Amino acid sequence: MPDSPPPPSGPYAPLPNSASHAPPPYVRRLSLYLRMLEQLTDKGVSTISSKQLGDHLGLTDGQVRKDFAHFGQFGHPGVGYRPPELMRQIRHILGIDRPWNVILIGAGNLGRALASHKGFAGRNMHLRAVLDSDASRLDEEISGLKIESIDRLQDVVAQTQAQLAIIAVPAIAAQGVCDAVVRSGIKAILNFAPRLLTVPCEVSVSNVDLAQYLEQLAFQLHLGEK
Amino acid sequence: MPDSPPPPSGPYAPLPNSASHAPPPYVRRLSLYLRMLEQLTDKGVSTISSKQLGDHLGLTDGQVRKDFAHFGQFGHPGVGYRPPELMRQIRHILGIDRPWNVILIGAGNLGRALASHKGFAGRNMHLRAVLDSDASRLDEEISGLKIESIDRLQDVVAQTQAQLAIIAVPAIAAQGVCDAVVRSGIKAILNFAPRLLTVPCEVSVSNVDLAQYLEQLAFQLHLGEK
DNA sequence: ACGTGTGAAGTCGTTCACAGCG
DNA sequence: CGCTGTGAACGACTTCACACGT
Repeated sequence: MPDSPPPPSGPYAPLPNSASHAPPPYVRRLSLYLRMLEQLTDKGVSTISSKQLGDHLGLTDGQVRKDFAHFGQFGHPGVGYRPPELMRQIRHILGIDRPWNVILIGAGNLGRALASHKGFAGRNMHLRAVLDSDASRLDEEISGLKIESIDRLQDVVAQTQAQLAIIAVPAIAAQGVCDAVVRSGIKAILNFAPRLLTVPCEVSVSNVDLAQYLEQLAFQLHLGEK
Repeated sequence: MPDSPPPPSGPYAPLPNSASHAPPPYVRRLSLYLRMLEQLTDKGVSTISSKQLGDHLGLTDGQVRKDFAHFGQFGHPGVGYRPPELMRQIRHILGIDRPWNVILIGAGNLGRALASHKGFAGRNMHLRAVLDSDASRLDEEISGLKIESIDRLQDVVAQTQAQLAIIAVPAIAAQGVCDAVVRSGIKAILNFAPRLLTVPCEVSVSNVDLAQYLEQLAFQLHLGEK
């Protein structure tokens, strides 16, 4: 099932100034709260206290309140927080109350898995194109999108108005692809290649390194053993 | 190409006591240093200063030295650090100088992509089994491993001596699978399902939520705009 | 001279405890 | 009375600056 029609980019509602200098941990936890609120809403919860929310996530009630209070007043004294309202606020702060256009580079195993991932749309993330360097894969279809040549990157970015790129190519190719993506004007990259990318400081990169997660877990086990 | 023969579990070299109460940020950065050192080694670098290493990773030289110093004395005054030596030390601290056995649950698109991911072996992470609940997928082969029924979880964990589990099942099934994994005695879980898992406190969980990464990047863009 | 290891100072984030509102 | 919002106290991580080793 293809995405909804491509959204125009343009002016959107502004953010409370507080968001500009929000501590990174606060912003990271907003995503966490949002996910948990979605799950609680599925269960039919209509009101939730900072204590309850915190218990589910391993945080103290005070911390939950501090996090929200930094961005505004979203709660109701004596009552708690109302999930629909709170979720709307969080989505607004994170900037996902408006659509974002995403392109995917790399149509290997991982790329295909990412392309077919449900759940991007629910966060207003819309996959607009899939690119690959392997000529034998061109014109194949992945979740409704024809695979395009990596050489067409500039055109594709212009046509799709993409703001985010996902890199899912082999490690050896990652930096080259990254450089091309940066040249295309994209300012945010999600990198799945097991390689640390070098980018100009105005570009945001998030590295998802699978081995790294296992490593960190191994360390935990390692400690717990003695 | 299948993994090397299953390693025995048993006693391994101990960790400096300092590692037990290491600040979590220090431990996370060890993985980062390791990845960067691998890349630098590929380029033939034989010695590196805290300044150079920090510049590559966006950290100050002081911080790099503090991080390493917490775990021991790995540097050479007037010279810098020697990558092979330093990497050996980091691998030891993280506990990846010994093999770990991993099982994968979920043989969908993402599961297959993860199973075929090169680069686990280089971190001493060895995939020993793939399980799925879909009967139609049983006995299929994924990177040399026959898919087993999820019902055989307990047996598989016992036979493979698995210490880590990767969950790559649909969101709706994730908590159920997680509970079964916990019952099997596994103490570390890497979760790719877009769902926050509830586990007993002695179990470590790491959630890799794809939408969450895009969200955080969207926030960065959102800010940079105005 | 160059670069590490390290206490001391500073900054940032978390916890606490309570005032105030529903 | 329950629960939020918030300043003040606390603790944790980072930065700084310098002594020491090569």
